[in-house]
Amino acid sequence: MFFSKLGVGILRKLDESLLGHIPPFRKLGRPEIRAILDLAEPKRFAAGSAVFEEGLAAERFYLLLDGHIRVIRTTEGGDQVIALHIVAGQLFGIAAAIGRDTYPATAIPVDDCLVLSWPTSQWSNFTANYDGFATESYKVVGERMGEMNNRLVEMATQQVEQRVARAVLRLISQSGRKVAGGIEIDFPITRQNLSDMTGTTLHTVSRLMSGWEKIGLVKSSRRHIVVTDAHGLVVLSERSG
Amino acid sequence: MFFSKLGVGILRKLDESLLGHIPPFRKLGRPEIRAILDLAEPKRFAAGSAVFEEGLAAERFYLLLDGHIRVIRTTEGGDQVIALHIVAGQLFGIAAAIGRDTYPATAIPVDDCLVLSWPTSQWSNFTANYDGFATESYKVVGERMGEMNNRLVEMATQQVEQRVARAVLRLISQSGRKVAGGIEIDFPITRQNLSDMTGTTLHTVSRLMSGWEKIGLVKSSRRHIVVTDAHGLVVLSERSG
DNA sequence: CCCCAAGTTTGCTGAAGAACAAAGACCAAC
DNA sequence: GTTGGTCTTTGTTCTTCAGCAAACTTGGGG
Repeated sequence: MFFSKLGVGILRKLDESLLGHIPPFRKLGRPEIRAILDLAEPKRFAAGSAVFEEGLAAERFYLLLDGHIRVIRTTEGGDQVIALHIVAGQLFGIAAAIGRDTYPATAIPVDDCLVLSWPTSQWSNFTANYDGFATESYKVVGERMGEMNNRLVEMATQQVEQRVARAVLRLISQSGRKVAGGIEIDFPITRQNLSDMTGTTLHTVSRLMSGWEKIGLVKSSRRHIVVTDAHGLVVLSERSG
Repeated sequence: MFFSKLGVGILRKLDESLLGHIPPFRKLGRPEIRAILDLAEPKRFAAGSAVFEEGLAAERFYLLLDGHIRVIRTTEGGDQVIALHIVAGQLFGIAAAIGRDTYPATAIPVDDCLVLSWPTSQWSNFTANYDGFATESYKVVGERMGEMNNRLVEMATQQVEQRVARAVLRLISQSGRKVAGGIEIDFPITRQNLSDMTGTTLHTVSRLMSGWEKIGLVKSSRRHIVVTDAHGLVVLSERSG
C-alpha cells in the first residue's frame, strides 16, 4: 500500500500530482487540484470500521486513495449482500450524483484505507466547474450499473458454480495482482464473503473451491485466493448455460 | 391510452403543455418546451417491435409518452431477463447519461407505444441549458439503480415465492390501475414474463399464482393479473426471511 | 508457547424448485 | 366453425444446493 507508511498529515503538503492521474481529475490543472485538495478531508480507516452506513444522510462524498472498500447491504433478516468492491482511485458514496440524499448501502474497509472526502454541498460545484469531473463520475455510475446488471442476469440464469467462478474472475480483474504461479486477489476475502457476493452459503463456496483446487484452477489459503488457471475458470464459468 | 386515437402528425402542433407536467421538463417555460418539441421525433411502435437493441450505438434517447416498455437482456444461452419496465412519462435509452455509447439492453414495447426521441448529441445541450433536466434525469438513474439493487438483494436472499410476490407488487405500484375488487397490472403480462423477472420458470410461477388465487390474493386470466389482496401479498412476500 | 477466535472442511439429509411431459384453455385469423 | 398458435395448468421425477452438525486448521494475542 502506497501510503501505509505515511502519516495523514503529509496529505496537507502533498503534491498536486496525487490526484492528477485519477480519472475524474485528469483534465485539471495544478491550481484547480490544489483548490480541490484544500477542501478535502483526508482520513484513515481501519479494516471493519464503516465509512458510512446505509440510510444515513449523505453528507460527504469520498475518494479512495488506498486500500479496498466493500459496499454491502443488509436485509431485515440479517442477510448480508455485497454489492460491489471499491478499489483505489475510485469515487464512492456519490449519492448526490444520482439525486439521492441518503447512502443506499454501507461502506466497510476491507483493509486499512486512506480516503479523501468532501461535503456533498461541493458536488454541484465540482461538476459545474471542473472539466471532466461530471463526465467521469457518470461513467463510474454507468460502469457500476452495468456490473450490477450483469450480476442480476447471472443470478437469474446461472448455477451457483458459475456465479462463484465469475465473482472470482471479476475480483481478479478489478483487483488482481500477478504473483508467481497466477493472479491473486489482493485483499483478504473469505468463503463467507464470496457467498455474500453470489447468494449462496459459505459451505457451498468451500466445496467449490476445494474442487477447483483439486483440478488446479485455484490455490487458496485462509482469507487468500490465487487463481492459477484463469482461462480454465473462464471456461468453467461459461459451462452449461 | 391517451393518444391511442390520435395520429402521430398531431404532435407537430401539440400544445407545449404536453411535456410541461413531465418531471424532467417541469421547470421549463413554454418557449423552451417548444424548442425541445421541435427537435423531437415522435414515433409509434407496435407491441413487440424493438425500439432499440442491446449493444447498438446509442444514437438517440427517448421519452415514453404512452404505453409500456420492457427492458430486457438476453444471455448467450438464450435466456431472457427483464431488467425493468418503463411507464409513460419516463425517459429511457439514456445511455449518454451514464457515459455509455451503446445501449446496455433491448427495449421492447409491451403494448402500442408512443415515444419521442432526440439525437444523443442533444444530451449535453439539454443537461446544460434546461434547468432541472439534468437533476431529474440523474434522479431517474438513481431510482433505477436502487430498484436493481433491491432486486439483486432479493435474488440473493429470498425464495422464489417471495421474489415473485415482490415482482407483482412492484408492478402494481408502478403500473397498477384500480378496478373493482383490486388493483390490476395495466399491461399484458404472462407467467413467462414474470419468471423472466424473477429468475424462475413459467411452471413455478403458474403454480404459485394458482395457489394465490385459491387463497384469494389474486385473480388472473390469460396475460392479465388483478391483485385482490395487496396486503396479504405483502405479508407473504415478507415471510420466512 | 499456548489458547482462542475466526475461518475452513466435510459428511449427511432434506427441501425447493427445475426439467420433463402432456393436456387443456383461450383468442384471433381464416 | 375450424384451426393453429400462444398461454396456462398440473403431475412426476430428478438435481442442486441449503441446512444442520461437527471436526479441523490457522494465526494472532496474551
